[in-house]
Amino acid sequence: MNKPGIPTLDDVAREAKVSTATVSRCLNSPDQVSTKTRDKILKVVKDLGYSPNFGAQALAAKRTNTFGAVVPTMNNAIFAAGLQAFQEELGRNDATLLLASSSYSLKVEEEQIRSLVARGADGLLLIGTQRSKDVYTFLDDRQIPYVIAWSYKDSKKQSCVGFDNFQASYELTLKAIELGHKKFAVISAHTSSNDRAKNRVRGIRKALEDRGFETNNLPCIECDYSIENGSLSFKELMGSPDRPTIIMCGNDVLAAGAVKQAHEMGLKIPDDISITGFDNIELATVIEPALTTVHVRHKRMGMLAAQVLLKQVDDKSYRENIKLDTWIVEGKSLAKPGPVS
Amino acid sequence: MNKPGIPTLDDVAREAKVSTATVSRCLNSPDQVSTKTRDKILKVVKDLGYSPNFGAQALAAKRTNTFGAVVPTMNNAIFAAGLQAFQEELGRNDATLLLASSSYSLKVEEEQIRSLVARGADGLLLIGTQRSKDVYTFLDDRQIPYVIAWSYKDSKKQSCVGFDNFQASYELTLKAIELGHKKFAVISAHTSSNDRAKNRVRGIRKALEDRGFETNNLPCIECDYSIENGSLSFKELMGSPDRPTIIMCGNDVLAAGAVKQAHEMGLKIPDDISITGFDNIELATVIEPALTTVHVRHKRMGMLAAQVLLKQVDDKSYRENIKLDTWIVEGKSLAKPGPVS
DNA sequence: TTGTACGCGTTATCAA
DNA sequence: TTGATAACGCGTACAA
Repeated sequence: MNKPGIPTLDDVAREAKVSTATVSRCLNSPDQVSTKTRDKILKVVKDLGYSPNFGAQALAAKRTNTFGAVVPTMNNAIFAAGLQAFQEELGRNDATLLLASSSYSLKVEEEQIRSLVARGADGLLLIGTQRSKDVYTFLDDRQIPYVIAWSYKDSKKQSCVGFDNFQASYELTLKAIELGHKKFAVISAHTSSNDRAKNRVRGIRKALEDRGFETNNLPCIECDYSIENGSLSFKELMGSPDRPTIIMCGNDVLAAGAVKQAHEMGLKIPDDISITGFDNIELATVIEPALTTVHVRHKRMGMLAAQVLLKQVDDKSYRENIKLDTWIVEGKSLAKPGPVS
Repeated sequence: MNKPGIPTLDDVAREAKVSTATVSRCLNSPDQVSTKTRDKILKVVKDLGYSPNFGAQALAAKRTNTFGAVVPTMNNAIFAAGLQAFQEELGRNDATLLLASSSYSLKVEEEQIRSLVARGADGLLLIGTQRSKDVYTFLDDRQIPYVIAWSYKDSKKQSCVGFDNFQASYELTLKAIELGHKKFAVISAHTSSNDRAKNRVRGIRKALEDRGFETNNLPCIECDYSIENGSLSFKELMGSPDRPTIIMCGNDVLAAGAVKQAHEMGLKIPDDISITGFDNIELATVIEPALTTVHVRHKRMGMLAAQVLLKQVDDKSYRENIKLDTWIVEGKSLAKPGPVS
């Protein structure tokens, strides 16, 4: 009668008539083992259906081959594509993804980060730059590699793979100004805990100021991310006596809500009101009219983030800052302001 | 000079002048420790910033408090809401989520499942029922609890939290028939590796047959999940000499693509063509006209799945089958067929 | 209520 | 190239 239960390294060693050390070597650095014994061992491994015990491996090797990511939400498509690419690239390197979401709360994010580290994450993917100093020192103290994504930041001390939210937003705004828009309004995600949102709004303001606009009383509504909130904010902005001719939204989800509400109010886009988005998620192509928005290379970002992170695990001092390009995707939602505004 | 590096149970024990066993007990079953020593220990734990080593804990306790999930894709919103709820419920129980995606490939899914188990997942969330017997015996052999979600199945041996794809689809089809539609067509995800898609198509066929329709030559295109494919399939179906008056889509993503294509072809919905979806993701509410679709309680499903899974970890023999209700959400995309069809 | 001591399944060091 | 053997950090009988 054979041993019941899950086979261990010992079982393999016994069966193959070698020491556990040899089996371990055979699995981890095959070239240090003679072809003959290697074949023998691998056969036994296969026969027994052996796979290493995760806890033991983690304990002995001090690595888990798991990487953590804390995203603000999984609930909309903004992070899905990037995250999927991140996970796939990890998979190609025999690593897996520990995923947590913070609901856009810095406090929750910090807890999640600590939890992921406690769970033995070899490294972390973080979204954006905005978080307490404590978090960074916590990670640095423990020498946990991390990569910041979705934001770009020039830094020798931190790796990032992102794009210039400010610049992209700036350029989109310039385009709107050049089309002749004079009355702007903004719907944004909350900017206090979200540097992407903050920089997108900054980009809008800066462009307006550079072109001689007064921005002190720029109508700007901040809300949680949702189609519903986009609709509500749109309604509020359009209810003002001094209606804007264009509403720039911090992302496509809010823009979709705005477009929906415009339809319900019987407003024509772009004749009565222009609307812009940001992110170019699938949603942007489906709504009618298609959104003018900023394309972000989410998949590429996710993949590169994984690569940088993996490099940092091998070489703790490795750092890389990657700025991805973005570009404006022209839909029909942005055009010259109508004659009557 | 203090010890550098990460504090261990030993460090805490030494500092608190107790044995490691007491510290361990204090953390895992606090009531077995006197209030006095407990307070003392907890203070030291806090001061030192101790948190248990994951590998060691897993090795000794044979649990990891991590749960795996293999979803077909993270790339669209179908699984996002459910997964988020699943993760949140895990979080409330101090567990975390190991996430993998299979790209709708059974082979990849099997690899992912093995990988998650090898990584010490205490339990798994699986989507749908369709997979090799080997996978189930693999899990059963190792006594790994799992819950099947998104599909419902009456079974004493497996837990599931899902809904009746067949029935929901059946009812939606009846509704279309009652409105007077005679010429049906279907766009579905690939049914060979996807029981949800399969049952949704079955529901359509059954309803048609029950109402005396001939379904042998029901136009039915299967494709990967994407807006793009929805558009292409729609184009193909509408290019037929014998145009349908209604196209039922296996999910909202495909339906969104169909709607988009209809606009591009200058077809009016629902006058020229009715379109239905399935899932009621946010997308469904944004497109114009709003989709008639089937609402699925994704969040509730994710939460309940986590609860069932956690129960199964405590009691390996626990099983539960939960069928969630679904209902039709009426948009404007489904109506009586136009006079000219 | 607390402490002692061993086992969990690997990896890694050192000799052979 | 291989084999003994000592960590790794924690849980838990068992004993006190």
